[in-house]
Amino acid sequence: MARSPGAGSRYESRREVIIDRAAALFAEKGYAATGVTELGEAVGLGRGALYYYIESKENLLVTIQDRVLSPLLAQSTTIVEMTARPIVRLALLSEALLTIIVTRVDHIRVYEHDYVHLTGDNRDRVLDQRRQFEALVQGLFEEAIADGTLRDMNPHLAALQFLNLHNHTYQWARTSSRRWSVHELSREYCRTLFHGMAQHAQGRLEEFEHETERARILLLRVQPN
Amino acid sequence: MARSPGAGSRYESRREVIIDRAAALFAEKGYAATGVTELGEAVGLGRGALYYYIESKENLLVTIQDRVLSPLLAQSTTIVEMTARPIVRLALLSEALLTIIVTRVDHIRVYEHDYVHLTGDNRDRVLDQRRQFEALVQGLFEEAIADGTLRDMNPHLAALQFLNLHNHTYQWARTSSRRWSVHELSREYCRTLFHGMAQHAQGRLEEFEHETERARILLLRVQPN
Amino acid sequence: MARSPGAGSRYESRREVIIDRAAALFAEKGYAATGVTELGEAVGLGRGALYYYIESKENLLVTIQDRVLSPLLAQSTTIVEMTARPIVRLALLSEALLTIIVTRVDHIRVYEHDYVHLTGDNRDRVLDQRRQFEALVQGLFEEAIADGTLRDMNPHLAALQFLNLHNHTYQWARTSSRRWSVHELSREYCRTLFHGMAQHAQGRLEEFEHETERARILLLRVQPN
Amino acid sequence: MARSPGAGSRYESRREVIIDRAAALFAEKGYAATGVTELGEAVGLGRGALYYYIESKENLLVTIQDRVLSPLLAQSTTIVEMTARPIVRLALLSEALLTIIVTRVDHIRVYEHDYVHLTGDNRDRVLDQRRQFEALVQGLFEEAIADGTLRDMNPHLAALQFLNLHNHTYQWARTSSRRWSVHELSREYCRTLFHGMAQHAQGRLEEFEHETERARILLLRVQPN
DNA sequence: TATGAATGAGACTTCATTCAT
DNA sequence: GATGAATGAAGTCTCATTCAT
Repeated sequence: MARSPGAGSRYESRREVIIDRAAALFAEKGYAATGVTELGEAVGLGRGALYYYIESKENLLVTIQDRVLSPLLAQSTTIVEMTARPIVRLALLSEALLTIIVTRVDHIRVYEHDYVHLTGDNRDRVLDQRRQFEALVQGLFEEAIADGTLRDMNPHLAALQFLNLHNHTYQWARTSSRRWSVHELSREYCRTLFHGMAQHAQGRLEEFEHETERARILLLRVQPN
Repeated sequence: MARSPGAGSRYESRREVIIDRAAALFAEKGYAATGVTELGEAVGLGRGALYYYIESKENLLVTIQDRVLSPLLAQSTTIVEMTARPIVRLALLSEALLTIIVTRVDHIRVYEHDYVHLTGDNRDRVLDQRRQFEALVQGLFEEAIADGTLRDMNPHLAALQFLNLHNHTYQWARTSSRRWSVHELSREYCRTLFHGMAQHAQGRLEEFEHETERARILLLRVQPN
Repeated sequence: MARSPGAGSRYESRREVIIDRAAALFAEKGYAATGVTELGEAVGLGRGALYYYIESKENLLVTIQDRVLSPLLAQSTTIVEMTARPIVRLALLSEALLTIIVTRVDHIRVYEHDYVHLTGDNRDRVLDQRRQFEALVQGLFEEAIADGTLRDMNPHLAALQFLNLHNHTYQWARTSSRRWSVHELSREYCRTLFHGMAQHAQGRLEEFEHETERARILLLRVQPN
Repeated sequence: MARSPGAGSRYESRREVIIDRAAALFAEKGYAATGVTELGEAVGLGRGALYYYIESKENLLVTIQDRVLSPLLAQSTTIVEMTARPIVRLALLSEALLTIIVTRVDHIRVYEHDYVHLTGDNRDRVLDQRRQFEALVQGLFEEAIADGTLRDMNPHLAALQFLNLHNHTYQWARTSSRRWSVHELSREYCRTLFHGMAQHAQGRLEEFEHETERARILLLRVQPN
């Protein structure tokens, strides 16, 4: 019944291992479909013993979310407060985010999929932190638009694109044929985003939206729905 | 084991309603965490009656996946075979994809999260179709790079960015403060992607990567991890 | 809602087919494990239509039992009332019984296994008829012992041996490598029973029971349990 | 998934009790018609707790079959390898078989009726062991015929008679008015079988088969079918 | 005659969790 | 620190039967 002894003991390190394993299992089969017995077997512990280390199954989920959100928020805050110009800070933030995503794909998958299983305060707190992070990103886009680096566009939509591009990486980061380094990915993403959102007057792309308009009409004839 | 009656009867329409409701519930709580009793209550049917319409719970999941994949593949194939230049076809494909995503957010959420719960042949077939679609996208990027519209880059990574940007939309499409039209979203995404991936000789962005390099070093002093 | 029309109609012949099929299914999978839907499919009828022909699932079981018991009792009674000497009547009875067993293995299997699923009056009536038949058999053995054809032995045990030998035939009658004719089987069974139960003054078997006694003691040393 | 603890603990003894009770219930109502809830109530355990002891319902069935087959095969093998003459070994085998039948009537009933509910490998294995046992019996009959103790007859049919006579005992062993000892039964069965199958030239039975022939013709006049 | 639709109980099984030992 | 035993609710699915059409 007694809880953990002082920090530094073996309790904490055992607990870490259990949470790692839980993240892996939850990522693979989903939180709801992963049994606590299964987790016990995966770490070589009976159910009783397992509960000595974990408060509850939901508590595991909370911890996994925290492991994503708390370093993310800490680093983001530091970065946002730097003096570099906005898109530079966005680039740093991109790397920080991708580092977490790529090094902890399991955690991110759980983070993206299973927050719906949080209940009560846990849910509120996690959702609030998510929004905090998104607000930081959006803030930097507002600055980048304000200083003229990026063209005049809806900063919310800009932030959403940033987040889409980064967050969805978890879906293939581990299974893709080629393994990309965080650095490569971040550079590519930032190039796409920032050049794509910069003031543009390009040659071969100029006509492209009108062409698309015409092609769409053609398409509608073939495929009415 | 009773099968469906002749087409056109009420069986099929009832079934559609049930699958719609199932998609909504699965999207909200996850496939594994949604009970078949719950679904029965949601459509006003006892468990027995419900099973008259659904073969099994997994069969619902399969149907939902099919509802995403089969129009997607049909439309994509048509588009890819058009004669417009590659990025125009990509733009049309963007709209087709986003239309499905935005009009069937529930289905897409299930599609993105719960395919892991498919078993056996169902799983194989769905995963195969996913890869088919991704191959179509990548093929268009290869063409767009070959004809010089886009800069010389890894086409796989280009396709992944396209997919990230679009697919992750489901995460906020319904809850975002502002509701974006498919057309708006598609135009923005395509602008970002195609301009971002075009040959570039930018003004204010020229120095940006070096600046980021220097900022990163600074950051490492503050935040060593 | 209306019940069957006059005899001779197609109702009765359809019903017969259904009961035949039911006997086959019950024999194969057991009464309890056979679904009424399954039976419907086997005869090409929906559940609703099926219930037009059968009162209930239990009613099928009752009918199958009757199909065994009522010809058996009718024939047995006729045979018992004949004037031939007892073992001759037993031999005739053996053939009658084996005929039913071999030509209706399915029915017999159901008869032997599934009478336990009868309820209330149905159960009582069937069990009563079983006992009637057994009493007839035992009566003939009593006569055969009384007239000195068979040695002085417990007639109940004699009847039980008769019944064991015959009734258990259903377990292999259909799957045995060689298919035996009713006549062959009956002759062999009767030879074994009647010679085995006759007055005996055997040569090589004289010592056999003592030898067995000695061997049993030996065996107990090797295999104490 | 929790497995058994170290041998000797109370887990195994509890499990034994549960299987005993299951055998009793299956024998009474049939495997398919016996609910696991019912079994739980019979042993005073909730469904959850019950499943701590049993892997599955089918596993109970397998265990019951094993409890019959594994001692039977072990003992049979020992007996067959003895040096006594064939019918003596058959007599010993008769006693061994009847001991199992009479002391575990429930198990035997389940063994005889419900092996059809086994699936996959379980089914194959059990059927194979049945055939092994039958082959042992048949082998002894072949020997007994070869050494002239029994008359020249089909050894397969001889073995089937042996098995019919013994195996069907379960149907009345518990309900018969008089309770027979294993020894009595075995002696009677063996007398019947071995004398019945011996070389014979008996007095009063000599004419019996011809008489039967004549009586059958008579019967056919009265009862044409 | 036959179908389609529904019911509600009950089938087997797994779940997260607790607690005495 | 850890186990073994138990709970009870809930999981997915099948059942025999009915009845309006």
